[in-house]
Amino acid sequence: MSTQLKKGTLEMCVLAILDHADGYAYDIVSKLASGVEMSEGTIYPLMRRLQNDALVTTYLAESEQGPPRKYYRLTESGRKELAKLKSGWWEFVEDVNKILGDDYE
Amino acid sequence: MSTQLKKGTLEMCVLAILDHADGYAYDIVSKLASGVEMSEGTIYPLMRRLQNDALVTTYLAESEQGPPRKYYRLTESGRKELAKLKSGWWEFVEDVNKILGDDYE
DNA sequence: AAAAACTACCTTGTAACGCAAGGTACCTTG
DNA sequence: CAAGGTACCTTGCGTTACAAGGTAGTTTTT
Repeated sequence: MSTQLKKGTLEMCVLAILDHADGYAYDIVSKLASGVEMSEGTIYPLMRRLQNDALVTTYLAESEQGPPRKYYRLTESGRKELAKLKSGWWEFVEDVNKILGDDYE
Repeated sequence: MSTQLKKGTLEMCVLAILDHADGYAYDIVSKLASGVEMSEGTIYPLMRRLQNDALVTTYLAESEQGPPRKYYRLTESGRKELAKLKSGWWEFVEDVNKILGDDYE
């Protein structure tokens, strides 16, 4: 799976997952694993970026097994940003497909 | 238009354009312009990469106006690579859309 | 009980790629 | 002759993903 293709989409994917339910980094990686893979070295910097941009807030929660988890929750800005990213994504896909020709199935 | 989203797709787009007809860099940029934009600072290194990977060959041709043009032609490897990139792209788009949810239109 | 494996957090350095800004040279048009 | 278009190119920068590594607690295996 191409590393390059993922650029820019991982942030959107993470936001989309958090849009359904709060989550913690380690779990998000495994949720993405089927389909769009992502390594741990990628997600932690990404989550900090989202937090710096105020797209998510965090809270700690104990776990029954293993260390405590740092949960992330989408903010209102995060939801808006997700909507923007999605429509930008769909537009982009269409533009690329136009260039690739009409033979895409 | 997001810089990051383009990563990896521009190479594919250029190959797709050359699949229809030979072309020169300056012209490819303008052909892409409607839709997926690309700057000159991007295409020249990219074309050299394609050449190094033997996906294209080049030849010079005079132009009626302006300096001579360096045309690029797809090789057989280039055509195969394009096919691979395309199917990888479609697969990737599907995977991302799955994560985004079923509400894509 | 010791060793291995899993959960869950994190950091550092590297590589790829696209872009802005610049530069060269030729040719046409005002 | 100056301005702008064609067409080539380079350098340095910023962003992002990844591999590799590190910490610490818990569970499972031997």
